[in-house]
Amino acid sequence: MTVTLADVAARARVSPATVSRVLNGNYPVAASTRERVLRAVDELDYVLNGPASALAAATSDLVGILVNDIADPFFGIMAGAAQSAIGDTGTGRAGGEKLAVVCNTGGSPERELTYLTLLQRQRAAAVVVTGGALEDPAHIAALTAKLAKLADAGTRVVLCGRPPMPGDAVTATLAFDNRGGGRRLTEHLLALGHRRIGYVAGPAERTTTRDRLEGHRDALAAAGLGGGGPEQDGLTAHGPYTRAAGYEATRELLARDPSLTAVVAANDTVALGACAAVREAGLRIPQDVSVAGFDDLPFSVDAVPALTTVRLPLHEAGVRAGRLAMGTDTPPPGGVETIAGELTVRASTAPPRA
Amino acid sequence: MTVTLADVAARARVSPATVSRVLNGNYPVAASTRERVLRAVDELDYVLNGPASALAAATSDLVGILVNDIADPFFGIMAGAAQSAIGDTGTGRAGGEKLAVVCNTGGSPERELTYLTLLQRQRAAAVVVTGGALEDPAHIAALTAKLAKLADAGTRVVLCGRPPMPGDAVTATLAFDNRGGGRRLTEHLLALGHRRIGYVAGPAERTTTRDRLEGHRDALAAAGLGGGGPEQDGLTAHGPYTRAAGYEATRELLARDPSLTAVVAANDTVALGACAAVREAGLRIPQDVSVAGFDDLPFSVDAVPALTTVRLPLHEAGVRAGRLAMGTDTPPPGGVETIAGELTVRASTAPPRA
DNA sequence: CTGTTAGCGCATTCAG
DNA sequence: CTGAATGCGCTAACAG
Repeated sequence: MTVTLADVAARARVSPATVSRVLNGNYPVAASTRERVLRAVDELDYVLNGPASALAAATSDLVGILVNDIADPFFGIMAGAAQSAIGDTGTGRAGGEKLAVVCNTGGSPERELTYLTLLQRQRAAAVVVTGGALEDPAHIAALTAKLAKLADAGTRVVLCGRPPMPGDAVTATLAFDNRGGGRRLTEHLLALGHRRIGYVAGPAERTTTRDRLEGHRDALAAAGLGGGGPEQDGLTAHGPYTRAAGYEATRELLARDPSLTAVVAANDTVALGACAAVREAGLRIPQDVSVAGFDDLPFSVDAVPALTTVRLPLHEAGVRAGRLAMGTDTPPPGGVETIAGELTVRASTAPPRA
Repeated sequence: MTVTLADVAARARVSPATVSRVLNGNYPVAASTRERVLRAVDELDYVLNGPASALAAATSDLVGILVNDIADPFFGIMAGAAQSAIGDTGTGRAGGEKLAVVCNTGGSPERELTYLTLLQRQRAAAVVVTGGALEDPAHIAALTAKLAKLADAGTRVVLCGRPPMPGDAVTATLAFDNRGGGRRLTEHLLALGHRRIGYVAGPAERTTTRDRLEGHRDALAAAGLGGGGPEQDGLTAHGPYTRAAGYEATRELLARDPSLTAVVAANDTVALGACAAVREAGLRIPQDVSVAGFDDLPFSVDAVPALTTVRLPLHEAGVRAGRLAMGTDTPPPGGVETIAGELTVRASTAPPRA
């Protein structure tokens, strides 16, 4: 029923070994022979048996891309870019084609580990882990151990948009400079004259959340503000990276301190919710309250008013991660590359009212 | 170096077959034996060899989910829902765990076929194809043939958000009623009193584009409008499903016919661009021009003004598709289930100026 | 309920 | 440059 490599060999009047060789293209084969084999492949409509091939070769052509939330364009853009960088390697024919697949962890550490195990089970050629990490020590330990095991088995491991990890399991790390970006964003607000700035942070325990918040506080401290210490000023609220969380948190912040003249959100999605809350309170953006986000997702330029934010080169980072995973790019010295965010000023921020 | 099933068997003092049985859980094994095996698995930190298992069983635990654009929440939401419906089947342990992966075709028919081949090569357990289809006959034929081959090999095929296909390869299809939704949306506009309605359509040759547009024309025709025939009225423009395309097309439509009082966009993303163009022309929404979208993506409620649109139950559809792919839901009679869209009226549409 | 026996389809040695 | 032989690690009958 199902045609095998042996069938192709028979039709092309060569040995199975030869067919294998032309299919994998990593061994000299006479041009005429190759022709004949390829023709037989087409005529028989033969498709290589991946599992058999992976078993014999002890490695598969699967590449896994882990994301925290597939419905979030932040991850979608990176994953799409990585996937195309990985998939576009083939010559059109199904030759050295890798199967780049994205796995959605939903931000759950257990699912992250589960997916990694599943990928390990498949003997994946590479794994790209995107997005911020949970800071829980137990999970970090488990994750480190799992990645080490993957690396041992020959799987390349690339981190994208995530801080470096201990151990030498990781092939390359592309880290976003969230702290620097957060600092520059708040410096911008301070330069405009804002002094009471609310901060809608992401979920606690996440590196992205902490780094951006620290950047914010760095700027505040450098300006001689931020007295009272972290969290105690009542100007910070935590919540998930969702529009709804941004809305709720901003409502609360506004209620707590009506003198707020600016709100910085953990990312653009959260900023959208913040905008809704500000507007609902009868305040205008940016005349009464400035609002800023982070990431510069595609919709941010269309927000009304257009969102001031920190642009992260998500597409470029994804492409680079994909290449690193393929082994076509060489890892940066030290294995870690830090990617800066670019302050992008638009209409949602302006000087506070006099 | 790498621990195999035989190692586990030796440590647990049972035969390899028994180990296989407790791991797959689809065969009676004495509780005490199972205990012993599981302990050995943990102690040895054993991970099943997927390829070997797939080779022997002639089927893998891979499930592919194809999407047109992974950076688009429309697909992200469906894919995420399907993936969780598929992944949440396990008991926590890595038992009958399926590996649900999403593949980004970028809307390219070649990549769609390539991914399907790759999935076929992996002997995927199931494939979920989401989103509208290209109407090119050659591609439809190729796709039909490929799906038939997958089905022959035992792969379950589910279509989600895509019209039914010829042949009996498809296990189940969940089709969105794009035509009905499009009709209701335009009926809403007509009821408000609009008569000159621009339509920013998606790319030609796509089922989603055509169905929504036909719905629009159905409504127009029922109201005795639409004279001059399709495309000839100068009120329709085509473009990709992007914000930029919506912006460009709307600018052109507005230039072509300044008497327009409403613009219907192919989807919410396009509607966002349309809003920008309307606003840039110095017109107010909805006082001067009403704007409507389709899909009801999360950001649509946050648009200013909030977008009138047709709500599609993307999450629910994704979950159902996932279950169908797993074989835990039974296919609808006839194999086809049509999912209706719900007209969702918000602030972006209002009666035209007198 | 458990052990034994055969392959699954392919990539590699190793010869020629 | 090509063919023959071996085994990758596991599941699936088949017996017990």
